[in-house]
Amino acid sequence: MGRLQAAAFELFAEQGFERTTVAEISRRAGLTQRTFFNHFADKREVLFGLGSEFQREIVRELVACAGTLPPLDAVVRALQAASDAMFEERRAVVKRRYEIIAANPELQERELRKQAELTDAIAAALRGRGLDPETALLTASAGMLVQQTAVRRWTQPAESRPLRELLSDALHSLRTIAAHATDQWVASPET
Amino acid sequence: MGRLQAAAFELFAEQGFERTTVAEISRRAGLTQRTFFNHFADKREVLFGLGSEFQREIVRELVACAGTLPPLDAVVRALQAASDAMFEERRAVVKRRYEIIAANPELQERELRKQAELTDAIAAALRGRGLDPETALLTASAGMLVQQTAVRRWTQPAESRPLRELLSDALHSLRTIAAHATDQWVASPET
DNA sequence: TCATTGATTTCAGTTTGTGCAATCAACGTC
DNA sequence: GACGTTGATTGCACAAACTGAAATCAATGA
Repeated sequence: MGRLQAAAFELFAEQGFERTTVAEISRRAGLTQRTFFNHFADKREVLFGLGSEFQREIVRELVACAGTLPPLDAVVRALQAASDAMFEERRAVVKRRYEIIAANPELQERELRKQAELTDAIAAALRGRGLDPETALLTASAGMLVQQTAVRRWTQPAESRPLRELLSDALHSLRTIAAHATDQWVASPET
Repeated sequence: MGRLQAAAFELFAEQGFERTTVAEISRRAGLTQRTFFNHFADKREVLFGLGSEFQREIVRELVACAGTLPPLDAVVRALQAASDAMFEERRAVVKRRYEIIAANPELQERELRKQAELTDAIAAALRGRGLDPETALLTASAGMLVQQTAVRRWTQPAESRPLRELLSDALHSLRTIAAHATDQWVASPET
């Protein structure tokens, strides 16, 4: 991790995101404000370096596992593999990062954007497997929903199970919720 | 719609979001930059006035329809009712607004945040019906996923069906995707 | 030694966004 | 008609985020 990222991480944890200035981060890293903006498009971006790595990892896993699995299962399996590789051992760091993000709306926005980009990348991989674009996007979104549900739980103090298991649980919950009941009723009010 | 919103809408459509300055918007509206920031927390917010209305409408519909329906069905029914009331007749405006947002990452971020807030509001309503927090959030998220899928399609040129129908379709698609196949496999790789 | 390449810096400038005090425009009341 | 209240608008001064362009510095290798 670069000096700038480390400095930013420290300062955000110490005094919050809004109260720390880019000049301050750069000073602590022994660099200049202009240099900061050479490396990161904006102040938020300094917290989101791992995102693209995670994205590459997931897509790699997804194209790796051959086309025998139903799409949503394939996505969740890829998420499990990527989580094992990148999240499981650094629970503490991931958690502190989420706390920083949770404390600031601007950072939450950026986090949502990164998730959306990841969703699109997964959808692209699914299209590469022959899924039609609409189903691909919906499946990718459902997978990311499973991921978010699992990670939310994983970062809670009471929770001690591995992320892999929580992903399975979340998938099961989604299936249960989706399966509940008929969908004929949606037409009936008019008839 | 206020003068500022109208002016902003015009200018964003004419020259894009980034190229138009707050000073410019205010000038066209016959007002001052300072006044703009009295009404809107930031430059983006001027495009998101209808959001809170939509949120109130959905939550109202959701608590209105009694507890007999399965949760996800109740959410989608509420989305249908709110869409009928607020979206259906202004397809053109909604569509142009989405085009503006689609052309700018910052605006997409804000849109995602608004969707997240709406998700939370729906989840709160579901908790009020007795759902446990985790299921409530997952159900609300699934509902919003249906909504986004339907609206994406609704704003495409080729599409002419009412949003209500597309919501039913999207719910059906999600159910199909979720239903596909076993979820036992997730444990098998280790054993 | 010298040229190239890439990272860093300096500088000057625009834009966003905020705090504060002043002003303006109704509007009802005496 | 004078007067005070209330809310919206404005002017001003300023912090902080971000950008473009040119200069400098530090390897690195021919």
